[in-house]
Amino acid sequence: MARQATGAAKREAVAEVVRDDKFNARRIELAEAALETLGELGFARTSLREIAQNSAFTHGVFHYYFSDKLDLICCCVRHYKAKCVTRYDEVVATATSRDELTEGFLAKLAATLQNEARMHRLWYDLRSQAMFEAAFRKDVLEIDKSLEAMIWRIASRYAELGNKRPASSPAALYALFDGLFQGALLKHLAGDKAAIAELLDEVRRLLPTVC
Amino acid sequence: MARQATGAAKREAVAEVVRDDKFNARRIELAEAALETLGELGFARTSLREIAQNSAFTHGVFHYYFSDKLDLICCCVRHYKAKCVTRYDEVVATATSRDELTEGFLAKLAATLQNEARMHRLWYDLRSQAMFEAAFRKDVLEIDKSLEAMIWRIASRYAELGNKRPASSPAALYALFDGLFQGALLKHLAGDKAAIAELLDEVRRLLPTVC
DNA sequence: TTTTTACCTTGACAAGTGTCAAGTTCCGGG
DNA sequence: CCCGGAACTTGACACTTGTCAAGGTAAAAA
Repeated sequence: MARQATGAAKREAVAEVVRDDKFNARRIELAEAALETLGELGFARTSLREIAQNSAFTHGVFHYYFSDKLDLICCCVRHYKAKCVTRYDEVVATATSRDELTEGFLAKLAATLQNEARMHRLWYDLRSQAMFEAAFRKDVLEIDKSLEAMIWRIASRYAELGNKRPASSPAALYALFDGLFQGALLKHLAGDKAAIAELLDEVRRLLPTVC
Repeated sequence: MARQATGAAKREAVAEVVRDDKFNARRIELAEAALETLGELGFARTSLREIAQNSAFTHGVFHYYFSDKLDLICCCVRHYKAKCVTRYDEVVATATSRDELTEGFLAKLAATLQNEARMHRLWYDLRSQAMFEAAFRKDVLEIDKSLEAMIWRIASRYAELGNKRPASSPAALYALFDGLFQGALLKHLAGDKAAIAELLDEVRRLLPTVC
């Protein structure tokens, strides 16, 4: 009888975990769909209904899976992060010379600026929103840290390949690259065809001087 | 008769100029009032009615002086710019040594971060909005250029006072300082008491290495 | 004084918003 | 097979939004 009870309890617990996994998987599905519209319209102009219309879901589902709009957006941001911070890891891991690392880094940089401009502008939008909306701050600060670490990994490896050490702090390096990227993104979105090339030139020139 | 006609025409022209001046003065008054609310709530959550309620005006006046919401916001941004880009001019003009320039610059930096945080976050908000809303781009890009020039004036003078030349491009320098400022602003708004001090330290350390 | 004009107020409208409760469908366990 | 609950849809709610037209007021022009 005790065994039966434990068995039943265990089965119930397992079932709950499975349900939770399904629940979370669905949340991510919905977040991914929401990211499409958010990237298109930005935080200010995106409504739950618009998100739903641009997806295979009805607007009610979003309320079923998220307690409110902020909850949804936060989930989107967190999901976005996971994809983002590993972008250059492979390049860092496989490059065997400074040139190789430089070219690999620049290639990825140009590609993501070209192909994922909408996701990047959404990130800058949300980071700005975090200055107004306290609910965003924790997630945004965490992502910012991860991005800083990502840049630091690249710079460290680059320095290492030249038997040097990075010349600035992680914060300054991140500020520099993030600032350049943000500027290039805005110019690129404004139709400036040379924006990406200029960013690459600038970074190529800068790398040897900061590491 | 001809004289009379010219006289009348002249008077009319003068009257029109006066009217235009009054009109523009009123627009700026309204824009200034709007900036209060925009700085408080951000672009996304600010409505014309809310702007009106937090001011001495009724919501109809805004529609009388601005063709639509974007027109109002653009006017706000342009007005904001004029105030912003001259912040460090006096320090640059009067400093007679590197130390003097550094301390003057850092003092202004700390003060504006402390006292005008709401205006600064609004700027970052609007710059992000420009990535979505084409109507903002022209003004935003222009302000960005002015800010870059502002930083460049500081760096040039700093280098000059040490008989050196700036070690990076205007774009890279602006990206660096803007990135650091943005990060410090976010941390400051998130309640990080050390954010401002850390920014000052970082800039103090950085200045001699980039100029 | 009368009339016109600029300036501003008020109230209304339609469209859109987040939220949620009431239903419907569907599937797994009994 | 059936039934209970999870998953989802639908429609409605209270509210806010940008926009604008109709009206009023006071100062300037005639």
